[in-house]
Amino acid sequence: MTHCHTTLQSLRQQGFRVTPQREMIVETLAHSETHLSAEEIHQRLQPRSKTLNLATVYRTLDLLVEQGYATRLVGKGGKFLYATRQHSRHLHLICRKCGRTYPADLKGLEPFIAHLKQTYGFQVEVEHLTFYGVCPNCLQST
Amino acid sequence: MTHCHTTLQSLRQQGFRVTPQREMIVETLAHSETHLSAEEIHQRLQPRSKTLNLATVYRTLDLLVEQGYATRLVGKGGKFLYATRQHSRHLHLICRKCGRTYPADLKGLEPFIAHLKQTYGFQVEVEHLTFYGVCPNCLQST
DNA sequence: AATATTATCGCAAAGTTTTGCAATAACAGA
DNA sequence: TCTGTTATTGCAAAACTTTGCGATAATATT
Ligand SMILES: [Mn+2]
Ligand SMILES: [Mn+2]
Ligand SMILES: [Zn+2]
Ligand SMILES: [Zn+2]
Repeated sequence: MTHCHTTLQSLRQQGFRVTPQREMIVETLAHSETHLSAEEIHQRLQPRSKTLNLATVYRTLDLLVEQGYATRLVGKGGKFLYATRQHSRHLHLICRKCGRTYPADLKGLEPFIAHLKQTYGFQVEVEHLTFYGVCPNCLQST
Repeated sequence: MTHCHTTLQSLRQQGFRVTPQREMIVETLAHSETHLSAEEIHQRLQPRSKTLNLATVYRTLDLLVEQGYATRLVGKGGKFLYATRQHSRHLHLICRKCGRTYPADLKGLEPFIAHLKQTYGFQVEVEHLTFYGVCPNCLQST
């Protein structure tokens, strides 16, 4: 059973309706290797559905993020990008200077996450964490 | 010497021009206890300058974030909020369900940040980190 | 103080994301 | 399978953010 099917089933169990639009959007995001913008998802689905509206894409992505099935990150230029949780656990290191995203390992962070849960009762989403900073290239070229 | 003065001086040293608009905006952000949107900053400055343009506020905030003097975060509803680094070091825990922001202590995270620097050469901005997840209230009421 | 250079500004337009509303379709129950 | 309820959709408008361009003003130089 693929990831998109489990997501759709879970949504249905939570009382949300599974529409063709949601199916297409979830599938597209789940099968993508990279982060996608709402516009990109909409374009990729154009051949399959001429009537799918961009607002529906945004609303579905909001739902997925809200329910924890996807993550929203801020790409270069302030545009939002989305990714599924399917995407194996990793850390994003995003450079403030050049905007590039570097994947990194979460190893070593777990104790701190556990501490936050104990101290504040807050359950951190660890699947797609993002840290901002300056990358090796840009550190050098300053 | 207040924080806004040092920021303006540093900007000048970096070759950026210090304009009345930039002075006002930096001052407003530095003196604010809370995170502000571009629109809020613009409104607060309306009495002082009738002609200050919202686009200038956005461009100045972009500059401040790019140069590391401010942080941009995504508020509820997808609107951007800004804060200075003045704002003492802390972690933001933002709840996916209710959108509330909880401040938390960074204590215990330093070793991991150091590890990222060693392993990837990436210098994480630790002044205003944000983790997403689910807050105690919302965990309970599920 | 006057001048030259060019970064920054205001404005208007474009691009991106959210929202209100009436029509539609998903799904629970008969 | 048919019916009723209401969550979801498409569309259009609003809200938010970025960008191009000519005019202006900040800084360096004389
Ligand atoms: Mn990723
Ligand atoms: Mn803060
Ligand atoms: Zn970089
Ligand atoms: Zn919450």
